[in-house]
Amino acid sequence: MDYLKNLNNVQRNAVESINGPSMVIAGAGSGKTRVLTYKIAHLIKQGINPFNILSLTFTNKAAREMKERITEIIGGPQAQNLWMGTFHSIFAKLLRIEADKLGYSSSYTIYSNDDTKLILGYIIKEKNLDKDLYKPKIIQHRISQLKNNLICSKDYLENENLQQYDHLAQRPEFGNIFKTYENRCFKSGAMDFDDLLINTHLLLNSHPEILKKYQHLFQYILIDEYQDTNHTQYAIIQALASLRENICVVGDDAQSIYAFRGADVKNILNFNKDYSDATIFKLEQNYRSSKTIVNAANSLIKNNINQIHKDIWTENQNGEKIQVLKALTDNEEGLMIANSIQKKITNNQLKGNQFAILYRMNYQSRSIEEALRKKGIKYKIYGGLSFYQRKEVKDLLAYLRLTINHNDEEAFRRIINYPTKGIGTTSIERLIVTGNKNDLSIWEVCEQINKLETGIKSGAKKKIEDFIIKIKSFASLINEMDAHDLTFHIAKESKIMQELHKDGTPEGVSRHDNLQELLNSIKEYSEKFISENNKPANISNFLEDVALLTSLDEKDEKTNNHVSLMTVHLAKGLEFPHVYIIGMEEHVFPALQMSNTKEKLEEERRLFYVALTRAMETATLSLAESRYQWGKMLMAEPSRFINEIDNKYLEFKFKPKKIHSNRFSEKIIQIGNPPQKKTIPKGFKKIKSSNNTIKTKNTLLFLKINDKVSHEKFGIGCVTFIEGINANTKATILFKNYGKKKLLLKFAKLQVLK
DNA sequence: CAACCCAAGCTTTTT
DNA sequence: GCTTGGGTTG
Repeated sequence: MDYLKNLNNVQRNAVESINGPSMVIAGAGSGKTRVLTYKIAHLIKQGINPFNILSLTFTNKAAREMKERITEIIGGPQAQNLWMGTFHSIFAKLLRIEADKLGYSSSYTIYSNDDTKLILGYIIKEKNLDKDLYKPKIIQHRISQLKNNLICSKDYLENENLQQYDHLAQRPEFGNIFKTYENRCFKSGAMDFDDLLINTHLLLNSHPEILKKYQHLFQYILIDEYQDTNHTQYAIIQALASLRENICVVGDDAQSIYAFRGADVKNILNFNKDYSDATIFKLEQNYRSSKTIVNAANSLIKNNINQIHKDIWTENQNGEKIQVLKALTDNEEGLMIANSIQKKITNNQLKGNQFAILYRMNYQSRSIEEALRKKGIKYKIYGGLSFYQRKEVKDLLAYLRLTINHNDEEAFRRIINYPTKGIGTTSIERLIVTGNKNDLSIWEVCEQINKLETGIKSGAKKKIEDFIIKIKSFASLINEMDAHDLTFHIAKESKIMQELHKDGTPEGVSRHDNLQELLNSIKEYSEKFISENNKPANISNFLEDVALLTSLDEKDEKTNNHVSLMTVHLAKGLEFPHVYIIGMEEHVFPALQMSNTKEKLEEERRLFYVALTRAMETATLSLAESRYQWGKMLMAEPSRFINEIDNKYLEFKFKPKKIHSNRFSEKIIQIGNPPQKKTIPKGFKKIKSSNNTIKTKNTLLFLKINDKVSHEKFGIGCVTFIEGINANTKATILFKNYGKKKLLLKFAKLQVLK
């Protein structure tokens, strides 16, 4: 029981509360992960079989680290047997076991977002729909939104209220696309990310004996980051936990930042209603951050109305004030940050890995990268385009996928004519049409190509048959060769390697290298697999794991001395001694699309709260006065969030002039406290990028709702709505004598009346 | 099927 | 602004 001494009272009580429902509301840095790890270790110590514990984490990396930590605490290898991982990976595993109950093969493919978008694109094209109205991205989001609420196409087509939304959006064919997409995924033996959840739910709800089986298997259920679960996840958990109610959820409503992908904070807010005898523990002592950071974050989050009350406090030192830096442009913001980091590294003998630079949007990394490269500071970008999203990698993986699952449409279409085999678009189209007509997958059409009326010429037919034979020959080797050797074989036989080798351009060489790296990582995977499972890994094993990898799971550099660059979303759950949050501007953070409703703005504020509370010793905020966007230089206003932090925790440092050289750029002149008045979110002004002169300076772009204005023709009116950005800002104005008018501010000659 | 041209999207966050 | 992908042409 010695290990329990490492916990404070509340933590210890939470850990020892084993039976019945419990909820741990854990403030940032309060030892949430510690409670979870110790609780699981404690369960195992109490004699619970790890096979009977289901522990759902937010990332696979978190699961891996937690397992290691548990192994340390209990001093044995039992943690290996825990059901621990993300919702998606655990239920993907469960679905592989039970696939046949849903009419799937256990080697079903998992479609990534990119795969889904491609398939939707195909469907939209086949149906001859307007591609501007039916954008795959929008359709995908809508489908995902519905699926997250357990609504399938059948439910959708029976519910007029749901359809009305899409009719209003000028997309009456949406339901049709939804249904076709569902059907195509099924025919392809594929599930997308949402399917992994809804199919699990379907499995449990339509097969009482299976539900029972897993209710008995998962005797103890623990869920991390409960505030970020969606309705489907909630429903799955409720089904699984209903027998024993040994459920422990951990989370922080103040850190709920995934509503955009269906997370429902009500899950955590209503937990004590769902389980009326739940014990609730509140972890309020922060062990991570300085007093300044804890208090600043508290003062910020106070601006949100909907939340569980918490008093987060710390015994840590006061620490330095939060610095606010300002640069003229985004590029100079990068230089400023790089300088600041270099200064701290040399002055305080720090290492690069004690720093993180966090931003709202991926594209912001660009200017920072350039600056860090110039300064020779090592860095690593997490997220963005991952290795497995690269075209050449996807191409080779598509060969593996088709080898495992012949029906995989996305894989088939990706490689049927790559490298070119003389199978043209007409032939491919005919295959698809025939498939749709006979409700067959493309592969099935190919297999029966001589029996079906496809209209494909005999020359092309022969080539298609050759392709089918080749893939079948790969498939016959699945259990003969291990993952690495077979992939190597396929890379060679498919002529992909040859194709890239032929292409002497730098891009071609880099693609070739990437495939080499893919082969290396499969080699590594195979070696690890054989040591853990005492049998060789086949490509099927590899593919199962690869689909659910995230950017955080990719292996770290060996030097391990780099500054980390990532989005705030990715930084959740992490901590760094020194944190820089960049782009603290209206329309960036909070993001433009998140500024128009109270709910969205509150989520954005929670996101900033997450960013701030990653910092242990120092936090630095930075902003630029103007920023390059869509090839144009746009003026920016400071983020409202800066002003929401109690001023006494901030130290404003502004740069007076443009930096001319790196040598002098470290000089930062303090100009005292900032203006006290609260800044109101304002629009960007458009300025010319070449010489910084203002091109269209129209103060009326600052118009806000309820402003009284005067128009030379329409007279006096009141602003009721504002839309569009920059030069396209439009305002709806209710005029006393002329009624409602929508005006483009660029042209309307308006005067603001005070 | 390669070469070329033009439009459009990019820039919200991710399992 | 720059890249990408779709479409057309020879």
